[in-house]
Order: sequence, then structure tokens, then C-alpha cells
Amino acid sequence: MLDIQQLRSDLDHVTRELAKRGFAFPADAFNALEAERKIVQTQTQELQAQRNSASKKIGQAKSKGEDVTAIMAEVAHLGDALKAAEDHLEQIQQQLQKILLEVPNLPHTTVPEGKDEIHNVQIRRWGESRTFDFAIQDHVSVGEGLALLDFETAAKLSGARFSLMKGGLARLHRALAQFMLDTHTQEHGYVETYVPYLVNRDSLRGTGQLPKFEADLFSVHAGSGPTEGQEKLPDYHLIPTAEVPITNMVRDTIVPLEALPLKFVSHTPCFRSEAGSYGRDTRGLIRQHQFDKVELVHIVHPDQSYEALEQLVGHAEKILQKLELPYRVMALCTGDMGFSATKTYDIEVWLPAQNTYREISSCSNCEAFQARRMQARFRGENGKPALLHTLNGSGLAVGRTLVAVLENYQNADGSVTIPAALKPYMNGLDQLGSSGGK
RNA sequence: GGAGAGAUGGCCGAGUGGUCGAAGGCGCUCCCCUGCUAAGGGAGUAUAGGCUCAAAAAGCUUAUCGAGGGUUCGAAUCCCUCUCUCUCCGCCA
Repeated sequence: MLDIQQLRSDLDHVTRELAKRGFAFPADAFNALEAERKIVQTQTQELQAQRNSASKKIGQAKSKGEDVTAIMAEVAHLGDALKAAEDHLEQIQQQLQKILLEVPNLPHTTVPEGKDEIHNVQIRRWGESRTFDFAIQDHVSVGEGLALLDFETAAKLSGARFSLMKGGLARLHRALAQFMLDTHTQEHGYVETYVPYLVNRDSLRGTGQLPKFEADLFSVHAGSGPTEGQEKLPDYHLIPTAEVPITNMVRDTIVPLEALPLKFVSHTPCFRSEAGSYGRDTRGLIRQHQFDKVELVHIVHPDQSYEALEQLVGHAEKILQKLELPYRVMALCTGDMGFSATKTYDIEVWLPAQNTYREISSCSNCEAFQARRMQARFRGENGKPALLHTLNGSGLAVGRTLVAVLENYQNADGSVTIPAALKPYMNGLDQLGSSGGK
């Protein structure tokens, strides 16, 4: 959520900045509502002040045993007018709030301007893509060839966009997550967290998924759910990313200055309905309703958030370096960034079968956008509470990392070499072969 | 699932219709006193808004005692709904 003060004082600038990311701010509607709000709020508060002082007088008079019917009469007519004014004000505030909650964050000045991903800018590249002297297979063929990846059965169990892994592949998937968690906790100073996978609406509003992106979420009703014909909001939503529960840990809290920065890591499944992505990446593990991710979150002092963003990206990159997987880091352009971000780096891993780089991590600074929604604050140097800055990034998407390993480490005979960094997590196993790596 | 108790400021805790944004204590800040890391005295110490103002300062004002609604001229206090916490019973990985 943007700062309403900034919208009031600097609307042209804000509108221009939002246009860069393809968002048309309803400036006229906003201005009209603001003008009305000002009048109605002043009027409401005036009536409240009258009522308060009259009531006070009644109290004083009564305690002295005086007759109060005169003052009572004076205040009698206030009731209806006050009620009407309060309702009107409430209605205006709600409309303003509705607008505000659906406005995306402003892009940082260093973000390249552009409409879509073709305008993203490569920041750096790491590693050399391996040359293959045989016809390479994509990860689906590799996994199915080893009889360790089974989309057909997954479809029977659940439907499209679900997967089933077995044997050494399931183990490798687990190994990746463990390896990432260990690296981030032991080398990068993150606190490991285990979090709820079902969250309430307040949390989703806090990080920006609600109210705008409900269609992307899976919702859950407790027990038998709403009865016939009855509208009832879902009790919970499945988390689309661990960013939601982790970041919301500081919702409605004031973090002591000396506790900053907070750095959390969590390995969770993520659930996305992928509404609006029909036909995209239908083959394989790339786009699933359920996938695992190791998520990194920083909660920091506002002065330090851009420094933290660079660190965060570096921590995610470190995983790919250790796995010896080639990647590049992209600065997303204004039009390609997510709702809550001021600045985002995507890390894209090399997928030889697609002959391209694919997103495997997305690291964003949200500045105070989420903190404002969450009322997540710290007590500043002057003793006053101020909004924190929040950042999040994947470190990494486990399923997609598995894809990268399968494709980059495949061999001519259909086996897959285990990256050296993962061997300790694979009981010393060298490769996934026809034995299935049991 | 059943029965009961509770939710007040940074913390503890009083307050059951009227100068209550809230006693008292602790903590913290400043000042005074005190010949030494003690004791004492005094003052201050919530948050988010709105309006006036070029702005700052300042002033005026509103809201907030778990959340939302209601009763009332007036609600921390009374009524209703919800959430959460605790205790006991049941069930359970």
C-alpha cells in the first residue's frame, strides 16, 4: 500500500511512476473522494466534539445534583446528524481504502523502464553451459526414462499440474531442500522457521495477495464449509509462497531496533491455482499447482533495504554456484515486476533442453509497501515507531532446481550425475541410474 | 466436541455508566540533591488521523482499553456476535 500522504501531496508524480508499470491510477476518482472526505470528516468531527462537550457538561451537572434537562435538549438533535455523518465518512474511507489496496508499489529509480520481460536487463551471468555430445532430453524424458517421475499417476490422484516422484528422484528433491536450508542457516545467517501452510485473509492482505489476486489462490473451508446458498468467505488459503507466513510474523508488531535485521528461511510447499496461465508450461515440473520452495525473508531498517536486496540475491546465487548450474541475474523492468515490489532481480537458470534460461528465483525489495499494510514497525533512533522494509526471495524454487539438475547433469545413457554438493545428502550416491537410485 | 475463566498503555495491574487516554507500580528520559555503578525528590513518558499553516513550530480536534455491532446525551464499564488465550473433561498424530 502506498502512503496516502504521498498521494495527496504528490499525485502527479505517483501517477506517472505507476504508469511506467502499466497501472492507470484513478486520479480523478481519488481526488473527488479526497475532497469529499475532507468535508465530511471535518463535519463529523465537529459534531463529535459538540456531543463530547455536552456530555461532559451533563456529567458535571449531575454530579453537583443540578437539573440537566436543558443541556439534554441542546444535544438531542445531534444524534441523527452525527450518525449520518459517521456513516457517510465510513463509506468514503472504505472506497479510498479499496482504491489504495489495489494500487501496486512504485518502482525504484534504478529499475529499467519497459512493458514486459523483453525489457529486462541482464546484470551478470555465471557459469558456462555444458556442451553435450549426444541428443539431450528434457527433464520430463529424463525423469520418466528413469521411471522416477510419473505425471500420469499424479493426474489420477489429483489432476493436471501435479507431480509424483519416486525413489532417488524424490530423495534428490528432498536433498536439494535440505542443502539449501543448511547453506542459508549455516553460511548466510538465516533463522530457520517452520510455518503454517494455511493462512488467514489478514496475512494475505498484509503481503499484497489480497484483495486483488484471490483467483490465484486455493481456498479452504473448515469442516463442511458454507451451507447451500450461503456466502461465506474461506476460513483459510493455502500459501502461494512462504513469504506470506514469514513476513506476517511482524504484522502488528514493533520490532526493537537492536533486533534488526531479521532474516528468516523456510522450506514449504507452495500452492498456486495458476489461473490465467492455461497452456503455458503444461509439460513437466515448471508450472505446478503444488511445488516446494525455500524462501528467504529480510525484515530491515529502511536505510538498509537496498543493501539487503543485493545480499539476498547473492545468497540465492550461492546455491546455484555450489550446484555448478549456470545462471544469469536479470533486473526486472517496470512492467514485469510483481505487485508489491519496488525492485526485483530474477535469477534464471540454464535449461539446455529448452536452450534458454528459466526463472528459478525472484528477489524483491518491497520497501514499506507490505509493512504499511501490516503495520509492521520498529522503534527508531528517535524513539518513534516507523515502518520497516521487507524483502523476500526464493533461495531457491526446489522443483525448478530439480529440473535444472536433471537437464544439466544428464548423461548419454539416461542416467543423471549427482552434483558434488548434494552427495552428502544422497548417502554418497554418485548418480541416478537405471537402478532408480534406491 | 463439552464446561468454565479471561483479554486494559513498553510491562505489571486498578477501574462495573459521567471532567478516564485511563489510578498505582515497574521500566525509560530529563532535572535537582547526594564527595564516589547506592538511596532520595521533581517533571515527563501511547498510537493513528483530521483541520488551521507556504512550511516548521504550535494550536484546535477526532478515534483507539482483543475485533465488530448495539443501548445511552455519555461506554474500558451494560447487551449481542466473533477472535484469541488459559484451566478442566473428551478425542487425537
